Amino acid sequence: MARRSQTEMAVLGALSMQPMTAYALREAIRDVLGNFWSESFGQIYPTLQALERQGHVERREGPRAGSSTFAITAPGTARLHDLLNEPITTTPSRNGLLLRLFFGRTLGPARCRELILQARADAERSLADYEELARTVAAEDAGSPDLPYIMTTISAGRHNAQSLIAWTDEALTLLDGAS
Amino acid sequence: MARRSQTEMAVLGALSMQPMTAYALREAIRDVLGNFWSESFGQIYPTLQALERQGHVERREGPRAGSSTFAITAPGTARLHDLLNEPITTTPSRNGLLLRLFFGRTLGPARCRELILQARADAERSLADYEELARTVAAEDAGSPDLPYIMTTISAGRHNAQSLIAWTDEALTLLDGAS
DNA sequence: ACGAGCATGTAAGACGTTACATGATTAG
DNA sequence: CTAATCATGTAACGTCTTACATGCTCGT
Repeated sequence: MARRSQTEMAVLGALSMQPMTAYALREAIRDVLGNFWSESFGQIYPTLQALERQGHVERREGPRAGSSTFAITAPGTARLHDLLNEPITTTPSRNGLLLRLFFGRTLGPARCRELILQARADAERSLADYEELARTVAAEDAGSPDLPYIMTTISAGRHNAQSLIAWTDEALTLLDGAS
Repeated sequence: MARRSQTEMAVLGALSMQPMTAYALREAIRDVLGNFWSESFGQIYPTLQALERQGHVERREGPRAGSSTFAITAPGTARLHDLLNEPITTTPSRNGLLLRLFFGRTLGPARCRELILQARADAERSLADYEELARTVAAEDAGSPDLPYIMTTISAGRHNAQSLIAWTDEALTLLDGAS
């Protein structure tokens, strides 16, 4: 699946929950999907225009002069359904931390430990964030049919953060034998 | 840090372990760093040429007529050191599975479960691979000064696969309340 | 009146992948 | 001798980010 389709999927998905302006869409993608998805500003507008041309979204009068609210149409919902059912395309991973650790002999053990401790601190903060997010969302969206689905994505973040923390501990132990 | 610098880091890092041809470099990046890094073919050659111009790598006679072996130079080692010490730039994550699950109400619970089970199977295979890799590398590179560093990256893969498996179980439970 | 935040868009350029084109060497 | 693999490179194309340019609206 081309990257463009993935952007369409995110945009249509967001609009399927609520009609909004392009600006709000950008913020929703950043703030709501941000933990596992991203779209840059320069992608959202052209995609929205393409979707409008294809009749997948509808432009309505916005909250201000010169602004528009976009709403998903029936064909747009069908298109979203199709996109969601397409096979998942995985983007090749690029983990700067692991790349540095792999060349740790050149980088030096002290700096490696620093990087790992930094990662641990980040993961701990992230874990706390996910736990608070889980509480907030469970309370705010109680009873929403979207809730269980949203919770699976938050759960993924929590598990990932936890595994990162566990890994840093093991990594530090592994490096003890190295210095 | 520009993406180009990251490519340089991977290339110089690989050459710091062993001089090799561009072709071997490509395979090494795919097969050895592949679990956490990737460079496409079209990036490696231009980067290598740039590094040669800058005197960071040296072109020597290769194993065949018309082929070259590249070796890192002293300035190249210094450059690698600098690159490794630059702050880590994280590429924004794009997780197609989580994006689909977030819009799971539209996708439908049955298909969501399928996707999660697929992810579980992948993670289990991946976990087995990492465990075998850990055994192989520990045996083959026993005593190498690089071993502990390499093991931290394998450990990261293992922890990640484990957390993915644990997450899928929780996600399935969460969705039981949804259908 | 003015600054912060809402709102829309374009354009340049960097980044990255893929397909193509070509040839040498070696194993069977 | 011929197919597979080693080996080198280019060109076209698509993707993505960043910076820029513009204007409205609301609170103070």
